[in-house]
Amino acid sequence: MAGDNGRDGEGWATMGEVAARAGVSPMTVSRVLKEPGRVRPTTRTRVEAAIAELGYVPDAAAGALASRQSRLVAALVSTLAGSIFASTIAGLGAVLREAGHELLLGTTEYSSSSEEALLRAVLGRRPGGLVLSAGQHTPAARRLLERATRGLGVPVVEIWQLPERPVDMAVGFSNFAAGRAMTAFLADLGYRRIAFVGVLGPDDFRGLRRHAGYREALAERGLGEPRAFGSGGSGGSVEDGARGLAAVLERWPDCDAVFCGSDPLAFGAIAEAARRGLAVPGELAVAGFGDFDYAGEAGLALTTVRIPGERIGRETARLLLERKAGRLEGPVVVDLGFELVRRRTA
Amino acid sequence: MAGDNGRDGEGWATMGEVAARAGVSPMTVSRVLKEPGRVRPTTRTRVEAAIAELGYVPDAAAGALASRQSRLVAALVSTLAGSIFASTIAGLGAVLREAGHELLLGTTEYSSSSEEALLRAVLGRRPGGLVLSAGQHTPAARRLLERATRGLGVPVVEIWQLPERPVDMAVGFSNFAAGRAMTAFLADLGYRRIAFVGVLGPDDFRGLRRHAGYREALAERGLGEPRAFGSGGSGGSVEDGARGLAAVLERWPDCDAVFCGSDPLAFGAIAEAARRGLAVPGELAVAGFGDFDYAGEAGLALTTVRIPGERIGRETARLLLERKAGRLEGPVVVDLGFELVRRRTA
DNA sequence: TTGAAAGCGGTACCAT
DNA sequence: ATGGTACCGCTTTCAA
Repeated sequence: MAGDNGRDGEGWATMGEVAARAGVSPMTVSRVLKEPGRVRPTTRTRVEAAIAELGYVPDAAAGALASRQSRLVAALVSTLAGSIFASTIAGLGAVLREAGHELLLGTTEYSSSSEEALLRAVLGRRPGGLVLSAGQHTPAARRLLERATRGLGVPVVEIWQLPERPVDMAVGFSNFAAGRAMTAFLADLGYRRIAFVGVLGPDDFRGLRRHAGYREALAERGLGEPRAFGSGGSGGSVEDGARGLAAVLERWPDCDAVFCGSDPLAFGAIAEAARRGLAVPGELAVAGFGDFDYAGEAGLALTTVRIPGERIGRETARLLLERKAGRLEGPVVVDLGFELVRRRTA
Repeated sequence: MAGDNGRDGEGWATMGEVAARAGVSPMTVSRVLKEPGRVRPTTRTRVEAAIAELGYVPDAAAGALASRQSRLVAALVSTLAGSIFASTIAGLGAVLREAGHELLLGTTEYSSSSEEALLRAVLGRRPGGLVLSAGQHTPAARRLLERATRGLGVPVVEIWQLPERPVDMAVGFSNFAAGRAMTAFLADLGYRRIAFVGVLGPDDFRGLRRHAGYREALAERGLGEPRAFGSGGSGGSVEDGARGLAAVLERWPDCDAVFCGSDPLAFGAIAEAARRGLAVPGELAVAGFGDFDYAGEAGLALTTVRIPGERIGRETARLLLERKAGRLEGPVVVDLGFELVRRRTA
């Protein structure tokens, strides 16, 4: 097995070196890489041999500069924790990679000021597309985004929600509708004193929308005043759920159901109920949001809202690619919906 | 607040345009950005104004090409699912960003052939560092890596394990030692018929090592033949845990403890035990691995092995940065250890 | 303290 | 089917 190791020299081989070795011009090497069909087979074979022998790996920065195409897509998500966006990122990455794009990842940790800084850094890479999970942007960030998409034609996709005023495109579902649907569902099941436990910090836009949906459903059904407890900004953990239920029960001891803004919160609530000897769903029903792995029959058997996380990622990639190919005009908002999953906790 | 929107023209402003507007040469603009101290304050102010007015964002590809520094670090992890690597990636990203580097992310989904393809793609970006979670590399991938680190001086960090023969550096812990320690711990607690449920596919190197540790401990303590059940390649879900326990109990009905290769598996096992009316830990003890959020007292109260996931990320970033700064020589292997956490399931 | 010139490693475009 | 020649936008180096 000769070659393939590359030569021992310094640095990577350049296209010029490959060309010299194959006895052709750099342009021919470039063609072998991009449009092999346009090169005579015998020439192509020689060039491919030279590439293999030198272990040549083209420099993407140079290519990007010359072609004005970075083949990079940036994704800025609020967090990777809790596996909320993990499947979305996985789906996004898989589709993009097949199309020859790389994924530049940034996490804002639910702070919109760092979203802006990240955005600037990432924009310097001239990404061919931008994916954002954050619901709200600072004015400066918004300007940057508008500029990127209007002025430069960079496709932007906001995910996991349906913004009223999308920057460009959006793929997600209505958090408001989902919050309302689950609450109404609990009401249909006969629960009358339904509480809500969620993350109600100003930076978690989606949590706020779910909560709004909850209130809406309560009002529609005449179910009385909201009984909501919001954990702090970075909340959303199992422990927050346990604390949340405790707080709710202290204030409204007669609750017969709790709708939690996320499955981890629901888990905490269920554990806390068990600790208090409350039968679930007999004495207290619990519903979650997200349909995490452990919410299934084999685990919590949790009644929850299923979100098509990976599909959001794949659809986002598809949209990005379509628009870049010029096959898609104007604003696009794709509602992938959600699904109420009834299991055994409500 | 004039400007900041940038001009309406096509494309991004270039450094030359900023220079023209400020009445200086491009070099001065470049200096204002990289070494502000070397530019006279009055000049600097003019340049900064021009930058703001044009909404100038430097082109990183051009910078990378000219300076031969990409300011990009690539991380190739086997998966984002299950939040195993999520905190590591978050820690890595946070430290890198502060140092002005971006994160290029790729997921191999536990297939080493796609690791190789990804590696080639990513190497084209000439990353300043490489982070890998996969335990084993194909021969070609290994050659690529050796070349990158030896020939080109690209720091490579393998994480979440301590390879016997590291490509360059490593940050993690011994999966073997952790598997052995938990098994020995269960033995110390008095359990005698300890089973193991894990992912034993050939691509999950770390799972295999934990299993090996389990067998070692059994042998050391004279606890008889191993009672292990391995779910398929992509296993590791809560459902796999339930199935795993069922399979184990069918074959060895007298087990008094199960050590699961991950917390989700342990969750499934606990749920399955409940279904069968087995008291945990009274009739069956269960231990997990990972110390996920829901393993805590507020959730499962699971006896498990805690891994310093985020610290692995931060330490990895630190090493990368140190080595790039030339303050670190030779192979480095950092063992961040693990911690046995006893809670209420064993 | 500032600027001019020469690339970095590719690709677009136009010849041949 | 192949090659020549600019040039992408920035930094390095050296000079003023």
